[in-house]
Amino acid sequence: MDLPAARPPSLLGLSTYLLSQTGKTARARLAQRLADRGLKLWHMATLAALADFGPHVQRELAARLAMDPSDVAKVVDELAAAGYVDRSRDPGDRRRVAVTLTGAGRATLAELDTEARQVQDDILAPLSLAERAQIHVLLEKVYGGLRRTSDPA
Amino acid sequence: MDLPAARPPSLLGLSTYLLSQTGKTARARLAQRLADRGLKLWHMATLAALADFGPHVQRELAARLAMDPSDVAKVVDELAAAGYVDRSRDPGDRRRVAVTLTGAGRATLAELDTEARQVQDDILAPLSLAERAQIHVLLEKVYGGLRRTSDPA
DNA sequence: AGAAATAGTGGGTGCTGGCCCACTATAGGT
DNA sequence: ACCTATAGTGGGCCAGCACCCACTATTTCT
Repeated sequence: MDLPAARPPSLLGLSTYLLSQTGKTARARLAQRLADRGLKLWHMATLAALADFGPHVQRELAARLAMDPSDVAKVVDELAAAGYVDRSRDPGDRRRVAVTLTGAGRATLAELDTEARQVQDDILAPLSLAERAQIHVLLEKVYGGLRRTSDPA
Repeated sequence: MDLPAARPPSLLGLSTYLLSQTGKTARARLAQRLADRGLKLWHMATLAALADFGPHVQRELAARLAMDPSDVAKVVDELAAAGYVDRSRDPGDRRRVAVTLTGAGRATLAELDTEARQVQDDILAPLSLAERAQIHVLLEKVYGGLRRTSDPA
């Protein structure tokens, strides 16, 4: 019987509060699904980067995904153990390790993408198709502007 | 010279990814500002609840903000130490502790709200006023639908 | 050749947020 | 009076995440 207990309107009036809450929920739900396969969000992001841009040297992955090189090593290690990526020393520069997506990796990524879309459908359920398209465009704009103030990277 | 290094389109195509990233950034930026005053997001949320709905017993705060009663105790304790709230035993039921916003608390909340709006203006800078109104409505719908699947509370 | 830079690892640390338990004080039921 | 339930509190735990350092292997610079 515990009524949902209305949240403070002062907060609900802030778009950023809604943004924060919905984003957090979305991430948590996807993370949950990935966890069921023993994966984390970084694994998916890494696979996505490899699928979209082809083989990377680890440094490139770190730069592209804005993650610590040391963490990239760990993630790639796990992906390799699962057979989703191959690691091979660059013959030209033997310090470098080229990371390539395997067939299994590509297949798994496709599945993960499906899961992600399911989560998304679930989250965006209250919106019509037109509205979903609308919010996507708006979010793209906002996202595109993120690297400005307070984040002078 | 490090180019922003484009993120994987597979991810950027997911509204939930954008939602997650923008929400995370928004939260982080506000948290930063609050930290400058020695406060956390929960402090602001608590003050907001008190301002919007009047005095609460701690249990009510916990229910309303969906936080652990134990954490409420800590947050209220800190707010009381800062003089933002008063705590008083309910004479009718001396187990209960009524929490009331003080003048200082109300004033501080107003300042925090201003900060939050600044962060929001910053985050939503790429959007026109009309678009900001639009995204707010859409986010309200999405937020309103959150407590459904995968969250059968 | 020697020095300095770079790629990758392994092993940590610190912060956070959410959560849970044990305990006290008080109240309510019978 | 006794038993149970409830409010608050203090302590601590765990998971996730970001970050950083030390070290090796290798390459590049001079």
